[in-house]
Amino acid sequence: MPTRLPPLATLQAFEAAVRHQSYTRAAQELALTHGAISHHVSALEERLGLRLFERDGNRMVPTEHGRLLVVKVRQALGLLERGFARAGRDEHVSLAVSVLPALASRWLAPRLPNFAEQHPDIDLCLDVRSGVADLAAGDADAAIRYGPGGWPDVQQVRLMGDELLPVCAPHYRGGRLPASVAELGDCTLLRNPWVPWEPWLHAAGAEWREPKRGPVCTDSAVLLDMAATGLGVALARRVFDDGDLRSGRLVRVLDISVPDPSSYFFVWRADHPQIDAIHLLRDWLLEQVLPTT
Amino acid sequence: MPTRLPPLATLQAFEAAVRHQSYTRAAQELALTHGAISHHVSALEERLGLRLFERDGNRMVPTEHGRLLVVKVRQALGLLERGFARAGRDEHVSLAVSVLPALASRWLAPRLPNFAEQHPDIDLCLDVRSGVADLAAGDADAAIRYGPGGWPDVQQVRLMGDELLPVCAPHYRGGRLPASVAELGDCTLLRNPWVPWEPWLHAAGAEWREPKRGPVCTDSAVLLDMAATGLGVALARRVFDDGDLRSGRLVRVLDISVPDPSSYFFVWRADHPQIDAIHLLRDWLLEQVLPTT
DNA sequence: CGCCGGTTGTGAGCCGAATTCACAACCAAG
DNA sequence: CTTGGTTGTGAATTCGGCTCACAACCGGCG
Repeated sequence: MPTRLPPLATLQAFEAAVRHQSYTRAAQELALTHGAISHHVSALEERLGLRLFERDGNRMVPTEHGRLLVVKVRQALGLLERGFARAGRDEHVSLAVSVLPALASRWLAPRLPNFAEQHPDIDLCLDVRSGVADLAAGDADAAIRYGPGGWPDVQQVRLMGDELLPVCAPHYRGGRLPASVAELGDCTLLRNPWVPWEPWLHAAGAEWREPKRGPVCTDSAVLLDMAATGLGVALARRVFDDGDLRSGRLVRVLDISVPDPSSYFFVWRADHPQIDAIHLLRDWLLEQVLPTT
Repeated sequence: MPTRLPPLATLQAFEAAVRHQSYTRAAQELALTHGAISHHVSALEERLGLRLFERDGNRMVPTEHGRLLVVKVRQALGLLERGFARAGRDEHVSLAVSVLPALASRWLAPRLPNFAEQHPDIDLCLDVRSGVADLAAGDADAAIRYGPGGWPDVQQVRLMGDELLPVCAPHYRGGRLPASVAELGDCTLLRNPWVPWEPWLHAAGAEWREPKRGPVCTDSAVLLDMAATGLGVALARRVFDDGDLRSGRLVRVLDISVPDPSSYFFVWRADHPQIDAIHLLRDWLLEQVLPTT
């Protein structure tokens, strides 16, 4: 399996040849003879089983295959050149990212090692807060926000939507878990003011409304902890309760779920001085989220 | 100039060594001896003047520099491997992009050759229309929209904001161009229903309001053509009149400009089957726009 | 047409670099 | 301390890239 890749010199020769549309000029640039370029290109063509150039008079014009290939080659060479030019200088970048507590602990934290590995030159500083960080004021360099989207003055992409479903501790009420929506009315509904029960109750066909009293917590993770102690039934998002469901700390109640009308968004400002790092973070987040869509 | 890059075999050896944290295992993977790996790594270290590995017992653990470097190397190698694996198969992708007429002709069209060169595997199909394409209905794969942002159910990034400033033909009114806001009141104001004069008039301190009569055109490019014929004064966006101003076909009137409250946005759907190509298009658009911010 | 300055294709041979080999040094664990 | 593992290193070998020289080809021009 070793080196099924052509040598670098070959790639550089190919790239220069495409750029100049001429072997001799490419050879001049690389301080070689035209013969070297010719050998390189024919070696490449033989290896791929494809013609990469066609003669047009005394110009060498790349074929379709050649044009497709040279893009990747150029990107790779550029990456290497930049990588080696910068090697030695440590150009660490620090990004302050505002994140909601629940998402930070249950979703982001376990994935951070992966980020650190893929982007060792970016130090993330998680600014965990319940409120909304004002990016314009410099509260943070970027943020993950929860809501309907459409914030003014910032760039934004939706990271993930979710489903809402009720969960509680398996030993809640001595194990006599509610089996119907009506029974659920006798339970303590744990509430998060940002995640109302209304849409779910409506979808489940409940004839009663969300109670105005009882335990309230503004943080979803803590709300789940409360549910796990047997305090009541919480309306949970999949992202957060996945681990708890698997470990048996929590169980689903009834099998009705509704799409969460709110989503998580990554937001940033286009004029940020370290926009490159922010884009890398954005793309990484989108990758993490890809399976979920 | 030539090959200031280390040979590919060296990079592969380095990468494998980082991955295995062991020269001998890296050597096994590449079907080489440990000596080869050792030589490769020390050649790299000497070339860079940096230590890339440190011994930890009988493990070789990469230094900070090593970890930073290996990221670029991995990306580059990955790019090449994928590039060469796919070479030959033509995996062309076609994207239908809905664009407003003015933007398509004055801004996007002249940049398309650049896109074609950078992404020869993506065929753009410009769906030029004045209305809003419904991405969910499959009207297009992505779109560039003009407005305040915050559309539901789509991903979006702001491409560019702009300034609004009045322009007219240099020979308008026989060359007696309006020199004050009051004088502008005697001129014919060409109107685009999507780009009201109000904010500009307000900023300029006009004591009169936008006329309800006179020429109207829903397309900014055509509106500028109308102004160029001497029909009246148009409220133009920089993106569009730049060329006209340089060529002298149009001149600025008064030197007051206001930020355009609307912007151009690139919008797409995260669940699109060709999301990779869409991301490439998005990133390319953002690059085009970078100087403008 | 036929020459000329330009290009690319090709095979032989040279030279340098990548790899191996063999041995020394070192480490961790028994 | 020995044993089985690792890495460092210099010399020998092998392999591949490059040049060189010549043939083939193209476009233009007299």
